[in-house]
Amino acid sequence: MNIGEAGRASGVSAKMLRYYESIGLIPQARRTEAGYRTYSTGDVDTLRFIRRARDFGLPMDRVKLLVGLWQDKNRPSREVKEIATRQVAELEAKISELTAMKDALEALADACHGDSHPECPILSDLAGAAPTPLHHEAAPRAGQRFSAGRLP
Amino acid sequence: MNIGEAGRASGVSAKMLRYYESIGLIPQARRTEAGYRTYSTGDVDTLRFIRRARDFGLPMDRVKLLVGLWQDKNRPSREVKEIATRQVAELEAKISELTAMKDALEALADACHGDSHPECPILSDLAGAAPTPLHHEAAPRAGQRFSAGRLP
DNA sequence: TCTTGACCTTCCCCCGGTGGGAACCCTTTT
DNA sequence: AAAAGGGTTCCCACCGGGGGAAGGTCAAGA
Repeated sequence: MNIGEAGRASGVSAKMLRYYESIGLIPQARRTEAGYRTYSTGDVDTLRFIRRARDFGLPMDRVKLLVGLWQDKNRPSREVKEIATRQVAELEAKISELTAMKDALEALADACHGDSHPECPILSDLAGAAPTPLHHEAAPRAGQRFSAGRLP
Repeated sequence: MNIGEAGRASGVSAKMLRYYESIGLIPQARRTEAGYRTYSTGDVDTLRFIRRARDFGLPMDRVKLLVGLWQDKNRPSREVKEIATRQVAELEAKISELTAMKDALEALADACHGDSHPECPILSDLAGAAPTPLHHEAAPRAGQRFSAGRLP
């Protein structure tokens, strides 16, 4: 199998195949006399494994660990589970971060009339001021500032 | 105010200040005779606005739009609300994507003993096979494959 | 007055993953 | 024999920054 066929069979683009090889995620492919990379069905299995691991949002280094564990028939499942659990925790953290953003922004959007008038709590909030004190109303901040730090 | 002070006052690093200037998000700062950038308190307000907009996960181009609307005293709030609403929708999409990942991976991790034995449903699933057919059990796929495409 | 340290300037490289494309070589089909 | 459709390497771009080198500037203390 050449690189295009292996890519179609595994769901990994040829470009990424070469990249994965360059960063050492997969070993250097064997070559034909002309220099073409060749892949076995076993290689394709590995690539599909990688592809699916990436679908879980795992970064490259963790995927690399997993591939190593996968190929080690005597690995303790503890190590695998630990990687997965850490990933779940990170996904949860990211999710709650995004959710906080979404909720705050949604509250601001709901408070905005969205008509032809210029006053808008969204902009007022972003500017750090009370929402457009046009009529001397004491309006509370629409969205709680959800996090002090920048996104990671 | 020089760039360091403006950065501390706005929560934007000096590096990013130069970057924002280079991409045209903020206008070119005035300079002292020696070439130092100088910032007014108004500039700092704008930077803080930008910083907060970024906290909502808004990409640069949308932040730029918002800054423009903010500075236009006659903007219709409709335009602002539309940007916010779109951002909320994208955050929601991202959240459900991450949630699907998390749920699937969590289910696999729960099914994994996490002990010293090698059999592990996580790896079996990633390999696309039934989870380690050691005892000829017909075990279903632990995690639903949640999405066909790659992450955006 | 001179030195020192903190700051500023520009410039380039790095990250993660991925896509685009140029220039050139190889294989397969018409 | 030529053309199409692979392959190969190499470089560039994205986004939103961080790190750091080389050199200029400013303010405070000896």
